[in-house]
Amino acid sequence: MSHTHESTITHLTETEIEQRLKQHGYRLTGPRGAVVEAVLGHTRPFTAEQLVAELADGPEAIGRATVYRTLEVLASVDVLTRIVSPDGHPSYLSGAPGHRHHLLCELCGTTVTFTACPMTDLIAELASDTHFEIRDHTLEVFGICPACQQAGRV
Amino acid sequence: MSHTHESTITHLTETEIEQRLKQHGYRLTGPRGAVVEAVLGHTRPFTAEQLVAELADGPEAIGRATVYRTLEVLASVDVLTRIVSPDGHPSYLSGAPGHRHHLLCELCGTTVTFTACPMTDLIAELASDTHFEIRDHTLEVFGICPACQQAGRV
DNA sequence: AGTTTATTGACACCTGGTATCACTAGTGCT
DNA sequence: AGCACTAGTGATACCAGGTGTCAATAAACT
Repeated sequence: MSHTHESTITHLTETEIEQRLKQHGYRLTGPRGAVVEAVLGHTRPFTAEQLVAELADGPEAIGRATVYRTLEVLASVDVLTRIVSPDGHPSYLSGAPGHRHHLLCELCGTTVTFTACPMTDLIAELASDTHFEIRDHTLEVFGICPACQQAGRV
Repeated sequence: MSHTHESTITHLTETEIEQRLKQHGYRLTGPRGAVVEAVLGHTRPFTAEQLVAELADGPEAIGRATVYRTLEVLASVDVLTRIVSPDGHPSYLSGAPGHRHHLLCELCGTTVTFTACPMTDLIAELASDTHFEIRDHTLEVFGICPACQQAGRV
């Protein structure tokens, strides 16, 4: 059996998310609902601009600023995780952050979330060697998923 | 004794760097020399825009595009490493990449390079669990260095 | 010296994201 | 239900960081 503890992303429903927003003192508005719905429509990582585009077409025509603000809110409420790829482009994943890392397919975006973090020992060691107070780390893994390998998209 | 194998960054001289550029088929131009010199002046991480600003003042007035292009060239020739912080802002470190990771002070930029990478086992495990072909990973550590802690800048 | 080709830099442009601010609409109160 | 209060909205302008274009320039090779 594996030690990676792959985790299925806990899939929240729209109402659960809206509950959570309320609990944190956020209002439940039309535009916000539309953003939540759009976010739930994605199982793969998406960028803020993608969402802006989708929602600009939609019936409600949500503004750019609102989309960005809502993404921030959703991330702060643990409905979304924001990750940054090595080339510096941020994208969002639905699912709570917490201590989690991701394995992403560079071609199709398929994402596997895992909770095993090999950093604990290293961090302790670095801290005792350097006397840094360690606060954060990045760790994301990139590769090609089996489907893309088979499809010869490599 | 530590297992982190902290490494001093191999400091190349200007001529060594220019040798290396030549070996890779790049020409040795005035502006390029100026960028190299400016890069060597930094022991801490710096951004492309910082360098642009520095060099705009200088006697030679190097253009923005040239600075960006040269940084790319220097990174491709292993004179610089480009790292991206969790907030998505890229910066450059002088020193070859290779398999290296960094511990950066969030306040003053002091950087410790280490070669111990705890990823090897995890990668093998992830690969066998998911059948991804793993190609890349990010791993950078952030914290507060002892000097900044003492200075109470925390 | 002359030719070739990489390199330069001014400039316009682009993308992703943020600040402003008058307006709108949830929410709680009565 | 009506009202007041404040969070939230979105148009717009703006910003930073970075890229594409292209005529002019300068290495390098003969």
